[in-house]
Amino acid sequence: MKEEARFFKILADESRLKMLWLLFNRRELCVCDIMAVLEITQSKASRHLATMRNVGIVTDRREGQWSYYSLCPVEDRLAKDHLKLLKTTLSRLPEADQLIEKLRTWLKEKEQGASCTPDGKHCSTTVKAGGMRPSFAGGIR
Amino acid sequence: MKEEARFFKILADESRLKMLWLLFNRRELCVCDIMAVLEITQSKASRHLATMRNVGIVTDRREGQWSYYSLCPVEDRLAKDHLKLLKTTLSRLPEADQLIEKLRTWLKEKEQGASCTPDGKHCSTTVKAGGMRPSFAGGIR
DNA sequence: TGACAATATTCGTTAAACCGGATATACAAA
DNA sequence: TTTGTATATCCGGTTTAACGAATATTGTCA
Repeated sequence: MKEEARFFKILADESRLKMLWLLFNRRELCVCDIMAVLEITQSKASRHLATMRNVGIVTDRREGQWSYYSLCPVEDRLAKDHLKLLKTTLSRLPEADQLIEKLRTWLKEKEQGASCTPDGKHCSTTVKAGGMRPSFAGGIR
Repeated sequence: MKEEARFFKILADESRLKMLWLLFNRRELCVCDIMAVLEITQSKASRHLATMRNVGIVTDRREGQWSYYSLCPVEDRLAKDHLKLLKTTLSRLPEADQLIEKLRTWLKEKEQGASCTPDGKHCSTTVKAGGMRPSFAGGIR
């Protein structure tokens, strides 16, 4: 049952759960998106994603300077069943809606030229004069 | 999702998974049983059980010198659904059968007077002359 | 080519998990 | 009361996980 314990270890981290939740809701996201929505550092985002990739839960696809991550077409029974259940479990949380809302807002901003900063906060670079973004404060909870 | 991460942390340990599996199959077990079947130290068994008790997955019942542990009549949705799925997941492992077999053997021995030793190995104390127990070697895997 | 943006990885530190051995406690029976 | 058994808890020690900051890598664009 070592294998199984190792799988649950992946789920035993709040940031990783949030990432999975985002990926349950969008087919693909780049590291940059995840940093922005979860308000975490770049190294943290990248590291957690790598962890999940190494275990076969997500894959990445390189396109230019971006790495797009998405859920793996799941192989084994354990992961498949538990991830499916996880999805519905998470969907019941109020927090879940807020995250998705935040994701939506971010993606819209990004389309309008926002970009990431190394510390996970974000700011419009190209559209400096274009316009103040909608207020985007407030922690996760 | 902090709460949820904390729950999965409980499942992220091989020993605890094995304990849960045993408890899925017997309504009650005492610490002593778990030590013997999993071949772990007393403090390890007791500690892990306490961990699970503190999180509300198992309860204990004191009877004389024994502490009997059993699964909690589960409260919240997360735990309920995932534990149910976990049960069927584990049941598919070859390892699972072996553990149950081992449990059966141990309980039989115990009935005949075997008792625990501090290091998780066991030996007949009262029935010193009574008889060699059926060979009981071989690791988990 | 050089400057910059997105991402990965390394490094050193901090925190958490896990462990065995040694007590401590509680109970039972002699 | 003494002895022994079952369990809980404490006490270091070791291992593993997580983190931010810094650096390396890779690709883009001027």
